[in-house]
Amino acid sequence: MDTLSITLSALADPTRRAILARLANGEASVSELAEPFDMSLVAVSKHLKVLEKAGLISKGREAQWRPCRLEPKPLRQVDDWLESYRQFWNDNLDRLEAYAALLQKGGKNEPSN
Amino acid sequence: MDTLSITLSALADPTRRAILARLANGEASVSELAEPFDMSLVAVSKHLKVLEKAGLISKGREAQWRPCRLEPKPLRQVDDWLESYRQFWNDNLDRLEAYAALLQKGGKNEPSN
DNA sequence: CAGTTAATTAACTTATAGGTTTAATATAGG
DNA sequence: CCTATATTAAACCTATAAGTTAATTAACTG
Repeated sequence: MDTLSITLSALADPTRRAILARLANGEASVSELAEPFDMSLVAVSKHLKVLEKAGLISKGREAQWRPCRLEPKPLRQVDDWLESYRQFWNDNLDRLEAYAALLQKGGKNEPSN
Repeated sequence: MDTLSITLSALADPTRRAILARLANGEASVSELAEPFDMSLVAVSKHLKVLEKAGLISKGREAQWRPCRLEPKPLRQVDDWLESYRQFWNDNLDRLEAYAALLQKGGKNEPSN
């Protein structure tokens, strides 16, 4: 699998995204990260492994703790990928706005819904 | 599943991203979209269904063709989600740049690699 | 050293993703 | 009406994702 696919599939899980959101506020250990979730520590540990393989987090070691921290690179890669579509959706938005403006003006033949 | 998860997992497949890239250049039918891929038409049709369920494409009908077109909304949602992390990775980048600048300056204790 | 805490590994279950082939449906066109 | 074309549906296979519990490893602590 290519790295972008690996990143996106790591991100395609609400638990993992919540973990990343937590880590955006600073480092945290595995059990700290697991605490808010209604699942076993082992399950969270696996989620972390998925994030780690995608390069979205890295783990240090401090005694028996493995402090995790967010890594920016893969997120930036997603952003770069999105870049190609930004033009597209702006165009699309422009069209919608133009249409809305048209309606605002009170043209005669606007649809009723 | 939440919509963002559905979108991201739809995007986490290179075939589906290639389809979206193709559709960024305009509408295309199912068989046109399938043509470049080394898999059955049925498989591509399923990929399209995944994209459609995520709202990333929509299908029209023209005789026996189902022209597909790219829909911007879910991609924008991904972009919005990324927004929260942009600050983070810019900070991170700044730190790296500052460090690089420091090295440039020729400080004494820079690492050799 | 014994016990506790932190985390991972192993073995297992269940559901789903992604592909296949074959069959069905719908439309155009002679 | 018959046939070719476009697409979807159905049934199936296999690999993997996401969770579980139980066992293992590693480090601190009294």
